[in-house]
Amino acid sequence: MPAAERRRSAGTLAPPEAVFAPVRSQTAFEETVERLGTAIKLGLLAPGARLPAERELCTRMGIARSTLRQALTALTQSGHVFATRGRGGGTFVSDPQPPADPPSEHVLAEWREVCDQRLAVELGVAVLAADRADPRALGALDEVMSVLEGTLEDFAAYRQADIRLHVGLAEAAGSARLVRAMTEVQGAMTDLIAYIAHPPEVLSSSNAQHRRLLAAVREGDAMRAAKVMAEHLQGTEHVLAGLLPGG
Amino acid sequence: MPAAERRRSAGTLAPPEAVFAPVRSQTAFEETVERLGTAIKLGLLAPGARLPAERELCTRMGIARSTLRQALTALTQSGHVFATRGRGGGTFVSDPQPPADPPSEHVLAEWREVCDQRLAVELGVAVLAADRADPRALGALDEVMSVLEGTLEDFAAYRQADIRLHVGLAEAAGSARLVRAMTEVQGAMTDLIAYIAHPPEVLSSSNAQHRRLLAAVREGDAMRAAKVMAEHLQGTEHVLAGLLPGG
DNA sequence: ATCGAAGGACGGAGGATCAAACCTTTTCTT
DNA sequence: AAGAAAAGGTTTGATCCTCCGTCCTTCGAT
Repeated sequence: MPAAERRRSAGTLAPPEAVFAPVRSQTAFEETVERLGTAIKLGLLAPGARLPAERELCTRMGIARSTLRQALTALTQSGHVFATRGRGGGTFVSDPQPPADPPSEHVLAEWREVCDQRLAVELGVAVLAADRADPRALGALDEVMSVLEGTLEDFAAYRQADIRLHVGLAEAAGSARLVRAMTEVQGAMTDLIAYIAHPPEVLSSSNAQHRRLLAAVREGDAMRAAKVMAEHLQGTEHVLAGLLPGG
Repeated sequence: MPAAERRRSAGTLAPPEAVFAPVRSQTAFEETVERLGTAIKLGLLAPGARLPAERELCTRMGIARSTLRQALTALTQSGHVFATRGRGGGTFVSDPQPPADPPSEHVLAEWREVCDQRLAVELGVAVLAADRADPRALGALDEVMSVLEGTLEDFAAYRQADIRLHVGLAEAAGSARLVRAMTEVQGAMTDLIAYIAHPPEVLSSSNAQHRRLLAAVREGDAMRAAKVMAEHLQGTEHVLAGLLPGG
C-alpha cells in the first residue's frame, strides 16, 4: 500500500473553500492610494487640511518616499489633493473635492458581503464602546451628534457627520484595528450609499437611532447598544436590497 | 497671503492616526504561507489531508506556481507538510504536526487588539447565523457539538472541534469574508490559548455556552445569540487578562 | 512497457520598491 | 539683503518579488 493512499484514508472533513481563495496582495502603492483616498472621501481628512510632510509621512507609513510620491501623484491627478512648494508648502486636500465616481461592478456584486462585514465591525464597536467609552470620548460624540441634528437637509454634510460618529465610536472603543476596519467598511458603504435618495425624514429617524445608541453607550449597556446598532444598520440594508441586483 | 496659509485656516478636526499607520503589504509568498499554515494549525486541513495539485492550487489562489512552491517549501521545511512524487503523489499535511512555536512578542503585545477583533467577528457571525442558518448547516453544527462533548479530557482535540464550530457558524452565516476573518482571528487566538491550562471543568462550562449559543441560533434569536457569544468570549478574555502583560 | 499526473528545478523578463542623492521653490530668520 | 531652512520635485541604480515558460524526474495505472 503506497504512502499516498495510506495518508488519504485519514478522516478528513472538507476544508472551507476560503482556505484556497485567491490571495489578494495589494501593492504598497495601491494600498496607500486607497488609505489616503478613502480618508479624504470620508471627510476624515477635511478639504484644506494639510498632510504631513512627505519625508515624515513615508516613514510613518513604512514605505519609501518614491512610493508615497506615486500615490500622491495619483491623488493629485484625480483632483483629491494638490501640492505647493517651498517652505511652508505641503500637500493639501482639495476644496472642492472632485465628484465621486459611480460604484464599480465589483462593489455592486459584493454589496451583501460588505454589509455583513459592516454588521460585524459596527456590532463589535458598539459593544466595546459601551464597555470603555470615557466621558471625554462621550463628549466628543455628543458634539458630532449635534452636528448631525443640524444637517437633515444636506445629505452630503449629514453623511460626513454620520461617518465621524461611527468612526468616533470606534475610537472610543479604543481599538486601532477596529478604527481601521471601520474606515474601510465605511469607504465601501459610501460608494453604495451615494446614489440613493435620502429624504430628511429618513435622516431624522436615523438620528433617533443614533441618539438611542449613544444613550445605551453612555449607560454602558452593551447589549442594548448592539441591538440599536443592528436595527440602525438594517435600515440601510433594506433600502439597498430594494435597489441593487441580488436584493 | 500665501495659498498655503489660506488653506490651513480651514476648520479641520484631527484625523484618526490610523489613517497614517504603516501600510503592511504582505508579499504573495508570505500571505500564502500564512493562509495554508493557519489552516493546518487550526485543523481545517487535517493531518493526512491532501492539498490540491500545485498546478491547480496556484490558479485557485491566483499566484504563479513558483510562488506557491516557495510557500510549500517553507511549510515542508517547518514540518507541516510533505510531498510525494509520481502519479498519485501530491502534497500532504504531516502527521503528527510539529510542535507549535511559542507566541511571538508581536502577538503578546497586541493580544487585546486581537480579542477585540475576535469579538467583532464572532458577534457578527452569531447574529447573521441566527438569521440565516438553514437546517443542513444546523445539522453539521450539531455534529461538531457532539464531538465537542466527547473531548473534555483532551484539550488539543477539544480546541480543534471548537474551531470547527466557530468556523462552521461563519459558514452558516453565508459570508465568505467572515469565514476568512474567522480563520484569521482563530489563528491568532490559538497562539495565545495554546499555553494556558484548560481543565475539563472549564471546557465543560464552555460547552454549556456552546449549547445555548446553538439553541439561540436555531431559534433565530439573533440578539440572544449575540449575548451568549459575548459571554462566551469574555471567559477566555478574563483568563488571558490574568496571565498576560498589560492585563 | 508506456502513458499520464504529479512534484522538482531553472532562467529570464518585468515590475515594484527602496535608498540616496541632488535640484527648485518659497518663506523665515538674522 | 543674505542665507538658512523646509518643503515638494527629480534622477539613478540596485534589489527583490513575481510571473511565465520549459524541461526533468518520479511512479502508479493501464
